Amino acid sequence: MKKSKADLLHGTLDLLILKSLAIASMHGWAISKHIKQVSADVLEVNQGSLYPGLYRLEDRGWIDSKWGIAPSGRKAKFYSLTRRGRKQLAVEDAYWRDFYLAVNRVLEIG
Amino acid sequence: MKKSKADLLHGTLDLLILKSLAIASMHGWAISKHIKQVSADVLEVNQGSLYPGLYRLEDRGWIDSKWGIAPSGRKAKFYSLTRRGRKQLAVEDAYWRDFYLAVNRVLEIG
DNA sequence: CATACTGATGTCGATTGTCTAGGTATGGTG
DNA sequence: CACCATACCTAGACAATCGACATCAGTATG
Repeated sequence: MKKSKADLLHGTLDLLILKSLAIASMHGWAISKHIKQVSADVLEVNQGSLYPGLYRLEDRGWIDSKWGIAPSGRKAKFYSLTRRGRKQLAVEDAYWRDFYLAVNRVLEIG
Repeated sequence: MKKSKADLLHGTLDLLILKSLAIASMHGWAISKHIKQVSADVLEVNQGSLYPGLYRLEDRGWIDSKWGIAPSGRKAKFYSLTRRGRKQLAVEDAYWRDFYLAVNRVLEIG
């Protein structure tokens, strides 16, 4: 796999995770399902990116975690946004909007 | 610089360069000026990314280069799209559109 | 009751692209 | 002549993602 949509994910994964958790607290697996589903299968977060990403966000104090039981009956780690995470989401959301609109100007999409 | 729009550039630089060269052949410095100007200063490609990027694209056969004289009177290396580069631009343009729309769906923009 | 599938978490090494921070050279301007 | 803007280039560091794999727990299947 030399070149794909996946390469573009760089830098937006945090934003996508934060946004997902702003809608509802979820465990990791559910976050990736949610992103895949809402994006109509365009965005697929693989596990080697997801879990490291979650630890990164937790380290930075943007999300919290606690163990619980998933609807499936299995144990799962539930994540939720912290107050700082909510702020960060707003910041990254604003960056993203600036960014994609700028790229679109270069591409003359509009 | 901990977190900024720059992180988002990942994966889109090639696309931006290809698109710039689709408009007109340019030397490297002019490409970065063009991107900065058209994006209203949102996208700034620094030289440590630009030149390696250009070599990458040339290696892959998507752009050609030849030395010439810039409008300023200084020598400069002029790049232009190859046929394969034009194809690649179409591919990456399509990826980008899928991608940014997908992200926006997750963010509920639109 | 063995098998297999799915849900769910996790780790590892490699890849890759960008960044910072330098450096060289040249032409135009004060 | 000093300085600035233009223009090219490189090296090393770094961070995020990727692919591949490993593990374990429920649930359904034969």
